[in-house]
Amino acid sequence: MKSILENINKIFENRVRLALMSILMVNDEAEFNALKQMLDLTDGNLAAHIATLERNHYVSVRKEYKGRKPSTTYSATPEGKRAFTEHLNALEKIINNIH
Amino acid sequence: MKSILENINKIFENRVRLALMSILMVNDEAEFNALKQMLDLTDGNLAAHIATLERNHYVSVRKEYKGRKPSTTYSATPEGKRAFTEHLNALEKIINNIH
DNA sequence: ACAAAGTACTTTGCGGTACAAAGTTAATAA
DNA sequence: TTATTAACTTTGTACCGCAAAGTACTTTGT
Repeated sequence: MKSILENINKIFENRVRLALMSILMVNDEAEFNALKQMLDLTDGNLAAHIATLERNHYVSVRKEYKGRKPSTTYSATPEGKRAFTEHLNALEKIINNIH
Repeated sequence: MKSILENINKIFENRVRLALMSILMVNDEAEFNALKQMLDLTDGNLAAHIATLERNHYVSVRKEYKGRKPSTTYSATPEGKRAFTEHLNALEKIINNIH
């Protein structure tokens, strides 16, 4: 009966990464500074959480110049989308179990 | 726009405590050993997580003798149920935002 | 030419968390 | 009396989250 925890993804237990992924599910891409402002994070903190998502291949990065300014854009990978969906399904089960 | 994280309860970010609360929402009470087996935890680990929930007044404890054996039974407090429901609502919002 | 500011990090350091394993207390059973 | 069970508490280790400071590179302002 530890099925309650099955499919709950450790990576997404953290609220910041949960938020990042949910933003990147709805928006195809998002820039570093936009995410930073949306979630009110220090840049170091944001960079660290993104790095965790990258390490797990849940997020991909694109670096470019927008005008004359460097810009880093993040996207959820197909693998990231799959993993996150599975996580949400696990949460949904818990919710349905109770409501 | 950090509303994504609003109402996400830090206490329930942890998978074990999430599971404990979801069990105690569905079952009025649960015994120490039952929870331990359900979630496949060491007793120290279970005790620690329950202690966290107790400290926050989300769970109450009842100690008694069942036959001749001591038995500790846990329940979600009204406050705990309220807090957990709010947390699930926050998760539900995230899910609905995406589906 | 030089200083200041912006972008996107990385590093540092601290306090907190998660966990297993071992130790503890108190009662019951053999 | 020794062992067992229940429910913890303590200990020790490893990891995590975060702010703040430092870094590298570029652009903008004077």
